[in-house]
Amino acid sequence: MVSGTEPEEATDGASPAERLRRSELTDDLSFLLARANALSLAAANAVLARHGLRVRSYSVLALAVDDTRPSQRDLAAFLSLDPSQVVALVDDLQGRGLVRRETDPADRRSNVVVATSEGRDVLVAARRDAANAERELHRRVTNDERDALVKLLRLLAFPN
Amino acid sequence: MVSGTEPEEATDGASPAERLRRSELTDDLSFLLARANALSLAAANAVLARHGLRVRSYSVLALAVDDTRPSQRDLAAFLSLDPSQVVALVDDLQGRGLVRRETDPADRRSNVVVATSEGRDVLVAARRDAANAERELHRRVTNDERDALVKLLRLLAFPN
DNA sequence: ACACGATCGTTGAGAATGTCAATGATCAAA
DNA sequence: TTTGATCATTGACATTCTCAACGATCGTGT
Repeated sequence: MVSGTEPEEATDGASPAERLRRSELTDDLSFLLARANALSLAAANAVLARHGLRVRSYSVLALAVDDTRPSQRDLAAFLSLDPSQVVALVDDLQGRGLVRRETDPADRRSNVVVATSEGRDVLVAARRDAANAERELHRRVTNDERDALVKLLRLLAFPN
Repeated sequence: MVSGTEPEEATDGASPAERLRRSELTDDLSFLLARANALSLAAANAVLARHGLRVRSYSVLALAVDDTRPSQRDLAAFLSLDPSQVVALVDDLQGRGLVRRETDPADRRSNVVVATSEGRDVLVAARRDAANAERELHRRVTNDERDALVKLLRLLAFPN
């Protein structure tokens, strides 16, 4: 019997993982998106943990840092979250002094989320680490490929 | 006061959503991946519901249809799921006669998941609908762009 | 033949997330 | 002013994630 546990290239002597990789699912854009996202998410969360952040809170903080002055509603829509989840995220960031709520003078129902200077500092450090980790994770991807990918993904992420 | 609720192109008369879209987050590969995936997942789940499937169960069924004969362990690893989640997924599919467990004669601990002929039929119908829905969702993406995207995403999804 | 540790599927518990309806405050328009 | 809509918030509930057990089975070494 052959039964090599690792390499074997006869009729179909591939590991189960390799055989699954040849499935038609692998041509499926949705599936690739899901799997790439899962890997990326796990890596990002691991890095951001050093700053007490997760991908969710990092995103909120990043949007609060720009002078965009988004309401919580805006954040929910943009991040595809339920408004109640944004409450928890902002509570957390505010509790750590990275962000504060300002009631919009133009509409006193809505809270504008703005970063504190501490929040800004945390964000730039986290952004640097996250960018490095991403480069490391995708080290087999050239810069040109990466740029093309970003451009194409924008089409999917923002289908006008 | 200007305060147009819709269009306004002066110094910065853009809607909050448009302003958020100019955030640096939009250059972030991880973020784009997450957002594109969220949209794709929602659309796919909506379509698959017609067949009593979700993206998860669809993936399991698709992998069971090939002659790959994956164990539940293989499925868990490939789909980035906990083995206990695979149990529930296979229970469901098996309960509806789309899939069955065969104990691997080479290792009687492990269950090989294989599709029934009903499962095969459901899958091809679901695959057709899902593919159409995806084309509709990404109608602004050309075929060339789509092919490039699939190729690039494979690099991220399978970083050898 | 036997004992050892590792692996597979399964179960269950507890945490984290997602989803949804209801509420008070505020707004915009009739 | 009244009516209906929108915002943030809360709480209930379902779904999902994560982990630690367990019995059955395997492979290895003795």
